[in-house]
Amino acid sequence: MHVSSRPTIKEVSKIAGVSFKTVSRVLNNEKHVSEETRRRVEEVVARLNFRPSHAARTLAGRKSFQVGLLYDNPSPYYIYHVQTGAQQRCTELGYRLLLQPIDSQSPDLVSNVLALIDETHLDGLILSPPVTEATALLDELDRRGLPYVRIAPGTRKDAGLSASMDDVVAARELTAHLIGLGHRRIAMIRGLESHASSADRLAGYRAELEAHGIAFDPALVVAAENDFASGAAAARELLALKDRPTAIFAGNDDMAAGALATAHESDIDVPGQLSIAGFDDSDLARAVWPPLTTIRQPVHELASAAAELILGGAAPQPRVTLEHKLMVRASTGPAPR
Amino acid sequence: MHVSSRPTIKEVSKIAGVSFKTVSRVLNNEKHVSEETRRRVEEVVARLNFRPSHAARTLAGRKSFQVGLLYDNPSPYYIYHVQTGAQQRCTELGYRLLLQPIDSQSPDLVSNVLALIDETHLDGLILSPPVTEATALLDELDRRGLPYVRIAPGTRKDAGLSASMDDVVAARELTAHLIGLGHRRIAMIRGLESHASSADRLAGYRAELEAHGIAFDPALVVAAENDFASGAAAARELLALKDRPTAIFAGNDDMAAGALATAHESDIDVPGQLSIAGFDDSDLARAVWPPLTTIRQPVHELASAAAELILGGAAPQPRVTLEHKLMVRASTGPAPR
DNA sequence: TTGCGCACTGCCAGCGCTGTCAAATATGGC
DNA sequence: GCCATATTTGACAGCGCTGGCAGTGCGCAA
Repeated sequence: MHVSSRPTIKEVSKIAGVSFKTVSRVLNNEKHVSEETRRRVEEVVARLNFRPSHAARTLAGRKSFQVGLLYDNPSPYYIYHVQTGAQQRCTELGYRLLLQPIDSQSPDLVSNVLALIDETHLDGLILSPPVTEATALLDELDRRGLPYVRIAPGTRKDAGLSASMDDVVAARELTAHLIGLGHRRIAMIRGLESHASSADRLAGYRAELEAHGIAFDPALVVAAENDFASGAAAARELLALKDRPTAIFAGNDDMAAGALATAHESDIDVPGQLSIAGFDDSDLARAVWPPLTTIRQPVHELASAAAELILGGAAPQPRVTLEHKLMVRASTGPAPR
Repeated sequence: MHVSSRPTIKEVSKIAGVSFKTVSRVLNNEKHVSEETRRRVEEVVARLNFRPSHAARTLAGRKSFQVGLLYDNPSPYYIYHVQTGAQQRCTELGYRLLLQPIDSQSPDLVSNVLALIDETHLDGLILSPPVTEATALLDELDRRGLPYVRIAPGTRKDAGLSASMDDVVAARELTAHLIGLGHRRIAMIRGLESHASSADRLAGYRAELEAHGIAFDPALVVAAENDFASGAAAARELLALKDRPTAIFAGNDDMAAGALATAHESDIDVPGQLSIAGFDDSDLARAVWPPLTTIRQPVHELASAAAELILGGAAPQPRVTLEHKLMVRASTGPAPR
C-alpha cells in the first residue's frame, strides 16, 4: 500500500554496522551498550526517522505499551478533558492511549472489554464514570490480574488504584455558600443514578443543610438525567411548587444551564429572584448568562493522575485525591426577602 | 501479566479439529471453507470468546485494520462529534480508529505523523480541520501513497477524498435570514485564519450582502479566535462603534455566545435591540439564552461519511457534500427602527 | 602468567498470525 | 468408471521485533 515503505530494525543495524539486537537495546534504553555504539545507532535512527513497529514489539515482548481509556459519558466537555489529561501523561511516559467509548449498561460489557484486551494486548485500563461502577467488570479484571485505575469511583472506594475528588465535601461547600447568602429553601436537581457522584453530591447537600439546622425537604429534590433538557424540565417542576425554592443546586452544569433557561423563560431574574448553581465548571458555566457559580472539578488533572498511577509503577499511594474549587460567579446572590 | 491469558488461534484449531490456517480463513471470511467446517470453527471461537491478536495480524498481513483520526481543534463539542461519527462507522466496518490529537502548527507535524504511521502501520488517515490545510503533510502522504480523506478541506478542494458542507452557501442563507428581518448593518465576527471555513463564511456573508445591494463595510468585520472570550471582546468592539450594527453574525457558536454575554453585560436586549447568530449548532446554541439562531453543521455525519469514503473502497464519488440547515431560534428578530 | 568477573555484543527461537503454494478431496463430463 | 477441474484443507515461511543465552574481549587480582 505504501509506495515508500518503512525501514526496519535490520536496515538500521546494517547501516550502523551492528547486530539488530544491539539496535533493539538502544531503542529500549537497556544498559550494556557502549556510549560509542549507542551514539552511532541513535544517529542512524534519527537520520532514517526510524520508528519501531508497535505490532512487532507487542508480539515479541511482554508489553504492548498500550493503555485503554473506557468512557460512556454524553458530555463532550468531560470526555474531552479526560481524554487530553490521560493522553498527555501517557504520551510523556511512552505509552499509547486507546480511546474506547463503550456502553456501560450493555449486558455484553464484560465480554466486549475482554475482547478489546485480547485483541490489543492492553497493559492496563483507565476507567471513567460510570464505567467505574461496573462491578462485574472489576471482578473480571481482578481475576485476570490486569491493572486498572478508576477515575472518581463510587463503589469499592477503598479497593485498587483511583484518582478522585471529594464530591461530598464539594457539595457541602456549595450548599454552605447558598446558605451563607441567606437561602433556606434550596432545591437540588440530582443527576443520573448510574453516576455515583450524583449520590455523593446529594449527600453533601443534605449534610450541610442538617449542619445548619435546615430540615431536609424531599419535595425539593428532583431527579434529572445530567443534560440540559432534563435540567430545564426539573426546574419547571420546582418553580411550579406552591412554596417555591429561592435557590437551585444542580448536580452538573448542563442541568444548571437548563434550569437557567427555564428561569429566563419564566422571566424570573437570576440571581435577583432565584439563585442557580452548577457543578463541574465546564465551558458552559462561563458561556451562559449570568455565568454559573459552580464547583471546579479537576477533570484534566484527575485523568492525568490516573495515567500516572497506572504507568508510574512507583506509585506509593494507590489513591489520589485532588482539590476542587468553589467558583463563585454571578448566578448566585442574596436570597430575596 | 495476565493470570489467565488469551487463547490463540492454534488452541482454537486444536479444539475444532482443523489446521490453524483454516481458522484463519474463517476469521477473515475467506471463501473455500465448507459450511460444516465454518460452523464448527465459529462455534469454538464463540465458546472461547477468542479474538485474534491485532498485533499479529498487522505484522503478518498487509493490512493493520487501523485508521488514524488527526485533530487539532479546541472545541470539545466538535471533537466529540467528529470522534463518534468516525468511530461508529469504523467499528461497523471492522476497523479500529486511532484518535490522535496533534499540533498542526508544529514544524514537526509531518515527521510526527509519519512516525505515527510507521509505528502503527496505519491503513489510512482521516484529517479534520485545521490539519486538513497542512499541505506539506498532504504532499508527503501522496508521495507515500497512503490513503487519506479530509473533512471540510479548505485548500485543494478538488483533490482527493473529502466530506464537506458548503460553508459559503450556509453563510449566505444565514445572512439572508438577517436581511429578511430588516437588518442592514450586519457585523461579522470572523474566526481563525488557520481554519479555511472562516474565509468561506466571510465570503458567503459578503456575497449575500452584495446580492441585496448592501455595501460591505470593513469596519463591521472583526477577527476573533473561535472561542468565547475573543467573541465577547470582538462584540465589545463592535458595540462601541458610533454607528452600531443591529445584528452580529459570529463565525461559530462559541464566539456568538461570547457576543451574547457582552450584550447581557451591557444590558442590550437580544433580539430586541440586537440580533446575534452563530454557526455550528453546537450544544451551546441551545444552552444559552436566548437560544441561538445558527447553522446546523452535520459534524457527526461528515466524520461518518469520511470513514466510509476511506474504508468502503467502493466509493464512486471521491467528494461528498452534506446538507446544512438554518436553525432559526430566538436570538434573532426584526431589526429595531 | 593464569583465572575470573564484568561490560558488551551477537545468535537464534519464537510471539500469533497471513500469504503462498502444494496436497487432498469432491464434482462433473463423457 | 476415469480424467480434468474445482473446491477444500494443510504445511510452512516469515512479518519485525524481544528474550534468553552464549560468546568475546578486557581489566585486575592472585
